[in-house]
Amino acid sequence: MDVKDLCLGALTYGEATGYDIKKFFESSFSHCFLAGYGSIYPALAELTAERFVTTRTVPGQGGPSRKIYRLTEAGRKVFLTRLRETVPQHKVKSEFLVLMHFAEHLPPERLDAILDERLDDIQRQLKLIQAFEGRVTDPDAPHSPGARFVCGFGKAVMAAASDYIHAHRSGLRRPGRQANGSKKTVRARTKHAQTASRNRGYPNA
Amino acid sequence: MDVKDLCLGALTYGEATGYDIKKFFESSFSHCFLAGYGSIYPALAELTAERFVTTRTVPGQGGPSRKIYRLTEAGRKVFLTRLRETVPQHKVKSEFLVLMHFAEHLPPERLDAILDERLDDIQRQLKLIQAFEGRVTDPDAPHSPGARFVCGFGKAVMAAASDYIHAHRSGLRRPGRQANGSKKTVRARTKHAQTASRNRGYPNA
DNA sequence: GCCCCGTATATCAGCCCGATATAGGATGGG
DNA sequence: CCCATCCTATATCGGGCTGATATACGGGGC
Repeated sequence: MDVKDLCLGALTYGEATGYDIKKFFESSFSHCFLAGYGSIYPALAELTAERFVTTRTVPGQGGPSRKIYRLTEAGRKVFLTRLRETVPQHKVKSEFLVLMHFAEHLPPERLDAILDERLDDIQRQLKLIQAFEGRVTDPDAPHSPGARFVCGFGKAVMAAASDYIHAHRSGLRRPGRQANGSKKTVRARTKHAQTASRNRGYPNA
Repeated sequence: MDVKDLCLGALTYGEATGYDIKKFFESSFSHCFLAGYGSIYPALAELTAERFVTTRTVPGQGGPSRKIYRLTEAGRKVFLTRLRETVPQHKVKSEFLVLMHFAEHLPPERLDAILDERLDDIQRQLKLIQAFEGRVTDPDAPHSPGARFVCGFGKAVMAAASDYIHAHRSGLRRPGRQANGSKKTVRARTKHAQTASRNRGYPNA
């Protein structure tokens, strides 16, 4: 699954410009998938060349001109095929958690700031999801069970993250160990890790 | 924060080969950060050129030769600086959730298989974390509060995901709506989206 | 008048992912 | 005894994505 597939997916809901598609990603996939213009425009160009979408340009009436993309029947078919064939992955890439892993190397006030930032971000994302859920302008096209499932999933996971941070942030303020000069501690650990490495252990063993 | 920084971080625990570093990522960061050889080896080469690590080659005694990397003092310093300067991001890229969003387009048995796979994967990751937590070969170097925090975070979030899937998977089996021939429904939705698009709404509005 | 923001399209360098190649030793089944 | 498979270990490459940047028009605030 790549950005091309995502664009096809967005276009199953109707015509849209590249700009619209990005907005759609931000509104409904912000917590689980994002794509920038650098991916979207080339994807749409390829899809056009492959005849999976058609495009027409509308001169800007109060704004720049719009290039409106529309799914073809062939496009709808490949999308469904791709959906069925995709081996779904689920990846998290969190510099936040890496920083937390090395928390003892951070100044306490910076640590606090990072945790507060993360909590704010979670709240922001939760609000985005709620905004998406609340937007039902068309009584004939309410959210699909799939969309509801994804929203609920995001809310559940982020609530768990938020709760965990609130419950355990105090534990990050280095208890025990490393009571005296830090250099000695670091050296001792390094020496030990060397031995472990020789014995085919992992660097942190 | 890039793979270079991650390698520096791994090397704060002692000497290691590129292979060791990947194993370290898999053992302690698997649920929040991963890097392949295609990132690690070039990163180590650059770090060597920048004098942030030194390297020595040990001819293979029962195996291929090993190139062992070691952090220099300059390397330790840049790592700490980078830690303090990093603006932490937390990104999820889930093809799984995208598929769930479009669940109504999937055959029911495929949907079930995907959900089961996801649950299995979560269990596998939980076991990995527990294995990492349980590995305390060195009584002088127990896991840091940071490492414990990250493990707990992973467990909390994945438990929430697992619970959510168990509780809501039945809701994905298309209730109401789309009772008759599918084509008509699709066309109706498409037409509506066109109108919405003209009014600067999102494609799914 | 000016600046900033929102809409809209587009490109580019740099980084990362996944696949692939190579190679020796251990392990184990037929 | 041999072959297949796996683990250790290093390294490269193409394709894809991210984030930054450029361009341009219109509206609103000051």
